[in-house]
Amino acid sequence: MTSAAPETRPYHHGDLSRALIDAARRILERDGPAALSLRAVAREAGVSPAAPYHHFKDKNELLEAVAHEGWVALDTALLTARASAADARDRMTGLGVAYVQFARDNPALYRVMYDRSRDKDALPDQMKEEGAYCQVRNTISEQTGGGVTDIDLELATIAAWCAAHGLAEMISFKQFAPLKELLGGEDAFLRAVFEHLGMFSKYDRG
Amino acid sequence: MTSAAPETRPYHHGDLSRALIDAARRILERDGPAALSLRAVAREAGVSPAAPYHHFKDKNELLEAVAHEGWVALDTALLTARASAADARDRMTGLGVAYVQFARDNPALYRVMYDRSRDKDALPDQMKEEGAYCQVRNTISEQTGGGVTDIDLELATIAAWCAAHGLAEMISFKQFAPLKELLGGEDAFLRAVFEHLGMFSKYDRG
DNA sequence: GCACCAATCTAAACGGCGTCAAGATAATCT
DNA sequence: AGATTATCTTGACGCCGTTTAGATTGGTGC
Repeated sequence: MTSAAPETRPYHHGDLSRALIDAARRILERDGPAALSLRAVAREAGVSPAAPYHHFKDKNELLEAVAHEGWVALDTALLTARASAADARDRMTGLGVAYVQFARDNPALYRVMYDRSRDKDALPDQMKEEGAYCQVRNTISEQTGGGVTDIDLELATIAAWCAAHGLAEMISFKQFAPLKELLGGEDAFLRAVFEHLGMFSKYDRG
Repeated sequence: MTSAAPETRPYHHGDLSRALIDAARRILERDGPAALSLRAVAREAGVSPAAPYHHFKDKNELLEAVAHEGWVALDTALLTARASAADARDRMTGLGVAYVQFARDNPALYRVMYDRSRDKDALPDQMKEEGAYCQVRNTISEQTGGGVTDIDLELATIAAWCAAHGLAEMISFKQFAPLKELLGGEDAFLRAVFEHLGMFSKYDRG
């Protein structure tokens, strides 16, 4: 035996960790988060169900690697949005729109990213140097010209993050479809929602 | 056989649907969402693994029933918050705080509630009469004295909902612990974040 | 009071899952 | 070269959701 074409993959894969992460992302996009089992990933990569355990401690660790790549991709998306903001008048909203668009374009990946965060009760990746969280804080700092206390800066960053995440999770809800159409598309809807975010401070203490 | 104590539960349960939902909520609170398997629910209720299928089409339908009760509980929590708001100056923020507190006090239940919504891409329950969504909209309407267009009212409601949901999902993240302490507790932290929600419209077009 | 029917529950099985232990294979080091 | 180590497979375990077939019961019509 062991005949057939010489095309039989070698016993050792070469870079299975990489291949597994890619396979996972492929399954996520193609079949959604529910189909993302460790066995399915191994199948997709063409190895046995136990093979991944030589590269990841368990399923969770593989998902964390996938989530990490997701956060990196979000970082670059936000960097691009900041760079391409025409004038300074639209930096924050542009950033928020870019964030939600990323979630809308990568729904399964975004879900994995946040599921991992919830399980750990933390946002490790995006606190880094050029992490998404720091990018939001830096943008606010730029927009205010530094004229804001550290505490207010942190609170505004958190507020922005919460609003963007909340919108990211609901942007695809069917109930909003008519309103989106009324406003002339999803992007216009996004900007409109961001503009109304002040309602707590605006409508209270009246 | 068939002896022992007469305490043996009758073959027919009486109200198993109710018992299953209660068992599910008990497991959620005690062991978290990851432990919520249909078999575990049946075990907790003292019946065989197949018994639930005479009352729910599948696991999803049981979870939906649990989620529904969660939304009802949230509705009453928000109703209470609105009723007990001392002065009119704090209605919206009070509502937001109550929302996030509910999520913080029932984290596993809140997760089930939103997981079901995400799978259906819709928020069915809370759109009803006294549903949470309508309560937010009505409160905004009250606070503005009706001096706002229908579209703006809807957009403000969505914005409020997104912000509250985003904050609800992150309120327990460890990164915020120092800031919470600095501000004198979680409630103060919550109010402070809500006050900063206007950053998109405030810091842009400057 | 009783036969029947429908509702309800159990027992047993299926395939799929995450994970682990043992053994096969191949690359690397000496 | 031989030995060591990393990598992959096979096969198994217990748990999961779900289905099928059969047991048990409550209710209805006579």
